[in-house]
Amino acid sequence: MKSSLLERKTSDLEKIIVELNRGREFACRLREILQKHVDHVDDEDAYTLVGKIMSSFCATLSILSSNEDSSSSSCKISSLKDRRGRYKRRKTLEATIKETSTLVHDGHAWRKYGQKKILNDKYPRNYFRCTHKFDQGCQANKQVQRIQENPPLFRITYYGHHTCKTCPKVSQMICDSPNDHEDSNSVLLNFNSTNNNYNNHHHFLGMMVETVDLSFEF
DNA sequence: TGAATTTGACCTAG
DNA sequence: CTAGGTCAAATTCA
Repeated sequence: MKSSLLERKTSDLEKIIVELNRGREFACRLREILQKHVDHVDDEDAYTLVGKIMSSFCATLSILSSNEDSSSSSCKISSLKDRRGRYKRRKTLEATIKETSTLVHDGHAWRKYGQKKILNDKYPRNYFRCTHKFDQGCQANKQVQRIQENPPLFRITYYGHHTCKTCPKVSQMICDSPNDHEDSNSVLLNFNSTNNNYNNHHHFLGMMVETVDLSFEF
């Protein structure tokens, strides 16, 4: 996908260079014709004008050539894992912090995109973004981190506001990684389901569950 | 088979 | 330079 885009860009660039070369060639031939007929001032002006056109073609071609060289060389260096330039880290934004012993749903659909072990913290921090980040451009994010084992206590930090249109009654669930299950650290919220798997989230979206049955797994 | 999660690599603010 | 926030390939799930 990305490589095909790159190939297309490269081929487009090559076409542009070919066309510019043709233009320069035509201007060169026009200058030769004019060279034979420089009889008065107007012809002299036309002659210098053609010269300017030619130098413009040459300048454009040299710019394109240098870009092509740099892009092709950078392509050799960069790998699939090279994500420089794509990453945008949030500066210190206003945050809403909640501490709760129960991971009660907040009415929004969240999608986990990362988990990080935090220095001097016993439990990992989980990173969530709004499910509708891409389809509706919703910029809401949140972080969930367990801060206490018994009784379970979680710190939920919200960044940004929801701009997506989601039903306020839609349930939301949070679950730590499978490793945490092994470490007896995880918490699972189950919303009126016969299956204790948090991946049933989208089923709840459709069911519009209102009654909530919370259960924790440690 | 598509969507969600996991997780190591990558990137940058401080 | 490091901690921590994000990305995206691999994996899991339904």
